[in-house]
Amino acid sequence: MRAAVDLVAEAGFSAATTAAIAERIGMAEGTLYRHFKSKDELFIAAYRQLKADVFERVTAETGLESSIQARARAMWLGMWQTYANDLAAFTFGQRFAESAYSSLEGGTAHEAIMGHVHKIIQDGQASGEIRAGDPTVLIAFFFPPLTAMLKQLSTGRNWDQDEVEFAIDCAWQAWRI
Amino acid sequence: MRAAVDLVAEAGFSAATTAAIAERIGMAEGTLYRHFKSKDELFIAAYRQLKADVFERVTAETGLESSIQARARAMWLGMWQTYANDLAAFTFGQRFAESAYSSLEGGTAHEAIMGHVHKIIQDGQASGEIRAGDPTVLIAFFFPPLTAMLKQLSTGRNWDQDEVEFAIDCAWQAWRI
DNA sequence: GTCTATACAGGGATAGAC
DNA sequence: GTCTATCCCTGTATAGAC
Repeated sequence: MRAAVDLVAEAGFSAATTAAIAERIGMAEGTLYRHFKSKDELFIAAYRQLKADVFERVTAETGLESSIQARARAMWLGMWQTYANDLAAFTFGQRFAESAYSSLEGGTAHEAIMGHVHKIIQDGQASGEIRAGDPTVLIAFFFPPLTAMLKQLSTGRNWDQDEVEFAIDCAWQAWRI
Repeated sequence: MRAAVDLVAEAGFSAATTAAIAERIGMAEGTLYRHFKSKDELFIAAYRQLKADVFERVTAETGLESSIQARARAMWLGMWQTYANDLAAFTFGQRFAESAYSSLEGGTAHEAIMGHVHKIIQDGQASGEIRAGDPTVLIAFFFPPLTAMLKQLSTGRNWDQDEVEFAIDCAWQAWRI
């Protein structure tokens, strides 16, 4: 699974052939099929594990914070740090979600992560800290900017701590009353 | 090119084979190669034309506005309307950009569109209407939310006029002083 | 410009020995 | 669990007639 993730991140799905995966881990091609029924199943399993890992990390971090703004910030940083430490996993996830596989695997963990932000927004709207309006729109000002910056990170653009904090603040400005 | 775009949008690159493209337009497979040297060239040509069309439309609309905020709004609406009227083209563009093709075709028109928003931000920062800070970060609060909403539109989520205006306002809140 | 026929390569998957 | 060998299919691209 690791080899598959790395290959997809490096050169796309078309490069992640069974031959390439097997070669990278020094295993025979046929042996792959003792562990996975098909290549598709391997990719889907890798995607599921990736999302589950991120979800675990993010929920653990946001639970420690009390204020709405701090929860949102912790969530942003949790995702940022998780993916920044494994950019190949990030790129794999992006490509997977944009591929035809996405229709096969909606992603329960993905839904769980979305639900987590949804909750922050609803709490903030209830307490009067976050502007009223469709939460779906507000979420579009959280994950998409975050992933856009991660994408640039994976292509060599470096962000210093100030820039990350600036981004988090922009996100909060978009949300706040 | 139209058939290729539609097929990629419907079922991903793996489904957009030369056989499928030829069948959809009622043409023999071999005939495709009288118009394009290779399948890759076909995809890249389609992507270039797509971006060029969007650029033309967007620059035409934003030129009519005077204030910074109105220019930003016109740009958002220009892209929104262009892609909302051709969701297949939008999805194709997303998938193309996330695929291995993206390394072959950086996209001059894409750069031009980015430069256009960059200009709006710089003008706004100079006039004191837009907060100081890295323009790259601010751009992450423009296109990514916009495309995230378009992506949902392409999967059946409908947005009414108020929600679109709400999104534009959120983007402006993220930018403004 | 378009078609038919075909060459060629590569990828997914299986069988069976060790 | 792993390897080797192999089958089969599909996808890209070309040749050549009309």
